[in-house]
Amino acid sequence: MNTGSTASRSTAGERARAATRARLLESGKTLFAEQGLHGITTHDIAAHAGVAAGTFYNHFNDKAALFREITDQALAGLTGRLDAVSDSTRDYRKAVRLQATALVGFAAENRDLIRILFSRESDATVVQTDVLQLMANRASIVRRQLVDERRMPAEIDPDVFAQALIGMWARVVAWWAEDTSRAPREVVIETLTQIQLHGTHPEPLKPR
Amino acid sequence: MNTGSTASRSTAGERARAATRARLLESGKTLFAEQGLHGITTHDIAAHAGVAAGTFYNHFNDKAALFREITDQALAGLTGRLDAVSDSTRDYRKAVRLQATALVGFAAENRDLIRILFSRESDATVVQTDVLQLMANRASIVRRQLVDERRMPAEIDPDVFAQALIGMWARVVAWWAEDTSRAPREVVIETLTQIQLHGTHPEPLKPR
Amino acid sequence: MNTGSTASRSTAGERARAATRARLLESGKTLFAEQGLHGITTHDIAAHAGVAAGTFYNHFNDKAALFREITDQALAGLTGRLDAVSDSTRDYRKAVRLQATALVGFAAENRDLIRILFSRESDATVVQTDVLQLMANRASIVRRQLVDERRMPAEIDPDVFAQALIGMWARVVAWWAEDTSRAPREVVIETLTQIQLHGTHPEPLKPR
Amino acid sequence: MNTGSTASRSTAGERARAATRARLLESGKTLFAEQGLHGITTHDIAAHAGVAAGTFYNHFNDKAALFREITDQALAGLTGRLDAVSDSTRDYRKAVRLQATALVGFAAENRDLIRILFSRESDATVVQTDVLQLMANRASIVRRQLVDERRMPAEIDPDVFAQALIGMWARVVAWWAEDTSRAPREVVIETLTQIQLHGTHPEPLKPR
DNA sequence: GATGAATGAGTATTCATTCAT
DNA sequence: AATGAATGAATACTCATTCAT
Repeated sequence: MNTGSTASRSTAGERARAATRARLLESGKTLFAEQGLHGITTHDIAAHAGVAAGTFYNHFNDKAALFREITDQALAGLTGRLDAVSDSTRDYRKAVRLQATALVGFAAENRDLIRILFSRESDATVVQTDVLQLMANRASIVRRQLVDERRMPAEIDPDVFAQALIGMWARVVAWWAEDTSRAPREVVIETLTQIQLHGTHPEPLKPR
Repeated sequence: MNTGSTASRSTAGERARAATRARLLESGKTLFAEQGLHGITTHDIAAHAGVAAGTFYNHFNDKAALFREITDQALAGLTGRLDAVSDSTRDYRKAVRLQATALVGFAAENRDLIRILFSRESDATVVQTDVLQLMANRASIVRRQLVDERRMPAEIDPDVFAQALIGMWARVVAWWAEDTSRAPREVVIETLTQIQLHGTHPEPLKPR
Repeated sequence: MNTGSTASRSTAGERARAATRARLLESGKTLFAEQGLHGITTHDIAAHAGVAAGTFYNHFNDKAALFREITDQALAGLTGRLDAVSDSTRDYRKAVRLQATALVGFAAENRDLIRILFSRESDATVVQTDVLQLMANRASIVRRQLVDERRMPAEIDPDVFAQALIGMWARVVAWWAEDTSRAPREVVIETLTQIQLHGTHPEPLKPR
Repeated sequence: MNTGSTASRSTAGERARAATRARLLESGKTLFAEQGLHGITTHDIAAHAGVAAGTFYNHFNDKAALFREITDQALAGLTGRLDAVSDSTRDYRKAVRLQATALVGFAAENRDLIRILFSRESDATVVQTDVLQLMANRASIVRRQLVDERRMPAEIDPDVFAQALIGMWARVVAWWAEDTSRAPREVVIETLTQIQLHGTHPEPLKPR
């Protein structure tokens, strides 16, 4: 019983297993982005990953589990990006631009994930956390800050505003991720920033 | 075989046929709104309409044809509403409010259609005319007008702006149609109007 | 709309449906008797019945449902036979012979059902009523009568006796149904009767 | 590579191998008793034995081989017990009681084996030696003896009697082994003995 | 035109078994 | 000898669609 060789053998197996799992995840991302959850079979994913059909189930309980893992990863990546910039400045105008930059950056690097997250099939029965609802909650924080600072006119309802904001983000980013040649990245960032800034007042509103 | 009675029988038959077709359409709207395209079978629709399974195919070529017909009708209804108000005034501020009113009104009266149009399953492979793209084209007209009138800052890209606008509309309206008690109708209208107006300048920008 | 022709059309469809269902049941009996629940696929049954694989599910929810229906029918037939003779006489010796006759008669006419009921696969998770337990309950009635009449020696425990009785019946009948040339029918009846009678006393035991 | 140490290593290896094999057998007994042949996978058995899935096939050709080995062992143990008492006395009444005692004793000590042998799944296609047939052969010996000694009435057919006897034994013992609190062990023994004895005459029948 | 029984291709999932390490 | 990842044939079940009545 050579400990060294035993360990390396074990590690080799683990590495192979992890690699197969990673290939399945990657194939899932690619194919789900193209065809959606219902348009793709587990056989498709296995074939795309270069493994037998049964191998899929050595790594995931079922098709929904793979889909959920992908969306969870996507969500974690996205929120991580946004969190990373949220505390970096107290200047509201800068903060808005940084958020837009982070969002667009994530979209550029994870076009498949964006298409999966913000497109049709993010079925509530499969995806545990509703992506847009989560982003709405994040938008609420922005919204409350604006209300506190009296930068948002009274006629704008906070809940409706949150939905509007995420609808805008999701649509723009999904549209751009489908074909990034539709607009230069900087233009997308700048436009998102400007729209949001113009929707608010540069100076606090005077009390009526 | 009296010719007169044959003619009247034929007319009665046509009426009955049209009624069956209408019931199938109505059932499709209701069920697709609840469960989406993939969650509903042709048997479900036929049963809900009170006809036999085979009858479905006397009226529609396949499931996608019914879905497409529903979305086409929805789209026609929606664009009809928007067209009806688009020429009624030259005051930009009033025009924006009228558009929002028309959109929200349509959503209130056609909650099922809104859920079908703006939710998950409006799969591009099934719905030939992409609803959102059509709305984007409409938004482009607004956008061009704004650009012409120099009411939109240069940093806002027209294409991106169009996507942002329809993303906002679709999300807000779908969110509200799911549960109209989430906000009073007037608040939704007012908020949509305000956001759009604040994204633009009340007076033309001065030339640089 | 001719009521007569409509009715006859409907009846023809119902007849066809009933015939298909009956063929599936019959095929199920034959094949389950040969191979057991696990040894037979729904495709096997459909093919044996001369219908497509999917047709199976137009008539039964799943494989277990067909199996259960068969066993329920078998049980109903068997208990019906036994009930029919149970009240016909108050003479215990005659009653025992009549029961044996009924049991063997049922076995002769329903060899497949006997093999299904008393053989391997009558899985408790599939068959709702445990056949042998049900027969044990029936045997309890006999047993109580015997105890009351003091025809059974004290050393024979009533519960154990009931199990022994049904074990005997089930085994003998299943063995004989597999190949009825193993013994003449009358010999089986007579032997079952004699064993049971000899296990009891012709006259009530004297009080100790 | 010291010859001595090589030899001792080899012996140690053999011991380890035997231990693994024994654990697999033990796990098979436990799990088959609980869930039957079809309800248990080779992975289940390997996991229960604390070895990898592939290890199973280092010791058994396939799942059926393990099952067969278990049933063969069970059968050997049971027949060994019965053989051990069969020659110990020439007193028929004592012999019957000793057989019952041996059978019930085996059941008490090997509840898993009894459940495997006498329950549903002892599929004839898997278990080569049919347990019940073997017991029937043993019963035949008893039967012939009784016939020779004229203690069995002519109406009782020897073959049917043999089936009845083993049906009784198997059912009673399986029923009791499932839950030994259902009756005291002595009561089971006594009842089996009494039933068998009452099926025969204490004194030889008079020639007709 | 309506009916509804039948169809059969499609799909997710299981599991006994193999084999490179 | 043990490992455990991979295999792929097998199988239950679904559902859009057809067609004889």
